[in-house]
Amino acid sequence: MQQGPTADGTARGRTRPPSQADVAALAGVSSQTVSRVANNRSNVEPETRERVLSAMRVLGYQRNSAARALTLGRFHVLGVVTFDVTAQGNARTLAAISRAAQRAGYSLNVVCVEDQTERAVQQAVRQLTDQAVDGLVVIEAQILDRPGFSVTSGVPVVVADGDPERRFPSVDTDQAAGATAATRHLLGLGHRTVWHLGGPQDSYAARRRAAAWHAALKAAGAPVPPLRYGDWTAEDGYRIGRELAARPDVTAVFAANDHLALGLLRALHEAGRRVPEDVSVAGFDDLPEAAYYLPPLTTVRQDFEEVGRQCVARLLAQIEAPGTAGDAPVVVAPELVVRASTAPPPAPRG
Amino acid sequence: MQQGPTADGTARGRTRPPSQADVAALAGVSSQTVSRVANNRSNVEPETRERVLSAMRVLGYQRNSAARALTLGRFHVLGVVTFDVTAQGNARTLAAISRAAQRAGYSLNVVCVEDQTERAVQQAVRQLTDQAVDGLVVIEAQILDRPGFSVTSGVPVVVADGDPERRFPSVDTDQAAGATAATRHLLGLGHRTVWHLGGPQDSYAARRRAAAWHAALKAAGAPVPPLRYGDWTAEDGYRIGRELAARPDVTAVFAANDHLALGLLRALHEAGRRVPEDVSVAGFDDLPEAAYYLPPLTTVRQDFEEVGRQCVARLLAQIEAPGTAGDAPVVVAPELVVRASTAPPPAPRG
DNA sequence: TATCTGTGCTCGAACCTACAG
DNA sequence: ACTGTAGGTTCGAGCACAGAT
Repeated sequence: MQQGPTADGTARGRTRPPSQADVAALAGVSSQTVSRVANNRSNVEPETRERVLSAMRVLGYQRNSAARALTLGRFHVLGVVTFDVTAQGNARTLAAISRAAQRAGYSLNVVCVEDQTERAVQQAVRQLTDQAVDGLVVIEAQILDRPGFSVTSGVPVVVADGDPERRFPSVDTDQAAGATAATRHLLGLGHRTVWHLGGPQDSYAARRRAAAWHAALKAAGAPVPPLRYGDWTAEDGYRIGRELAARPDVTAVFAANDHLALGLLRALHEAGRRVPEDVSVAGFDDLPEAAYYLPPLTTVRQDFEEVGRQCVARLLAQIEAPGTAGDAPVVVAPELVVRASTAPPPAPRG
Repeated sequence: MQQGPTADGTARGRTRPPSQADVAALAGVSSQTVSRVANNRSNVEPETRERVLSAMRVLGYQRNSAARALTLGRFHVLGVVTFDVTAQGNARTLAAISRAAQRAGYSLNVVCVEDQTERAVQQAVRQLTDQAVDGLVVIEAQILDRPGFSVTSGVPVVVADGDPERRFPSVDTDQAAGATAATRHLLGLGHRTVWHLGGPQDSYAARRRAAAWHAALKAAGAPVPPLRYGDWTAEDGYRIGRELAARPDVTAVFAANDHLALGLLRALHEAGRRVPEDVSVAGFDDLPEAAYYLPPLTTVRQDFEEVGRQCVARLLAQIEAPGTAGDAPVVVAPELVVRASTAPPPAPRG
């Protein structure tokens, strides 16, 4: 071994990474002993173990994960298929998954899918399973319910927020509970009814929120105003918000997420309608900055951390004990956070 | 649960994934021929090739990436070390990296580092290199300049937005150009000076923005007001914003990012100071929702897409042709987007 | 002669079992 | 109770060479 500092700056190219055999040679032991040390077996004398460890340190030995995976048949990698990581919810779920995976000694192979076409998702899944993963988390993929969709090879799959058909084990935020809480909160303040600014129709989460809003109104005997769909952006919130702002009978709006609510706030402001004096607004998500909107937003807080944790837990359970796929979906409860954007309706004029 | 469809229906748990040999057996050829087909060699008769391909389809054959990596010495995986994916900038950079990597046939092994300690970063890097990556992208890690920091093993590294010491090839947004543009824009509107609501002091990007702001004021002969530091949140923007709002001599503020600006907007609103009539506010990032703040925010748009693309390009260049590490940092230009939050200062009172 | 295709072998790096000092 | 040796395992890549057409 003629050396060359591989370490920091220099990285002298062509020296192949040290193998067990190199460590063994340097420590003056057999590679078998190196293996025993690497795998933390007990039957190695402390003095020998120390010698091997120091040789590892000197050479900068790292075990070859490919060879390891080959023999063990386990990669210690979880695949994650996600859409738009730019969306707070997905990003936070991803972060939580990352944390949980790391704690369990797994790393993440992440694929961000561009568009929600079946082909794109299929390809992403293919890429991951073809790659080297022990399990798969699919975040909010509304494609999963398509009958044609399948996951090749027996890789365990867990779906976060989005498997209406329950074809896979899933972990879901209780969208219905959150939407119901928001709607009831507004009704409870005395509003005659609550309008809904819905998320995209192809989003399962959005549909569930809308359905719960509808049900809550029905249950309270309140009239059900027409439902407006947007995508998840502030832009759409503004666009649709302008129409809502123009209707004097609108006194309370439940937006399907905080960004929509933000656009709505701007539209209302421009139309000269005060929040919450004239119109109450509630959102969904509780983004960190929602408390700093004008006015601070009443919203439903999602526990992304818990969703991520549960996903990894379920996946690892399946990986470690295949077949133990408890099928019941895990449901994570959200929480209504009341701030300044909701209040009783203005005194009726007639 | 002794069975039940795992995935697309079949995939009975304990069947080990089909190997080349299985395909060979089914197709009635040798595994050598299967290998030739798998690697797209020319010397296989079309009819035979088709037979093999169909056998692959029937069995759902996917080549074992571990074995492949072992022989080829290449994993086709890039590692990404990132902080808080919840931050828009990082999320967008990550998404762009993902896109670029996918195009090149690489997948991403992502580690989200919790806290910016040297230990945490070291561990993340260790985890990835110990795992199986051909290269490493480190996003905005202000730890890299610490003298002790090193990347083990000869894995190529590229740093996105944050290698002050230039110890690694890097791709950077031109923070200085952006901050200068924002500051000059405000001065150009007639403001006597511009205050700065800075990002965290340990952020290299934040420091560069502050330095450029400072320099732009100096160059224009404007007085340099005291610099206030926050973290990147709307919360801190609000906290510090309240102090700024209380000072009548503040007529223009350049915030180090859009979230800080959002908090500032709220503080100004609460203090009864109108934006932009009384105070002008500019941000940095151009979040998708920045156009829907009240008022729509003038800000500096970062081209995260380009940053991500360049990172992958540089990394692949190093991987494919080691030693060719063109050291000059790649710089990506940002762009000032003028909206409604900036205007000339109020008429001087004396 | 040239083009397929099969056989049989080695290599990569680690793990594991068994057995012997 | 340690440690070494020896051999077989994982799966695919890729070589040399022999038959077949």
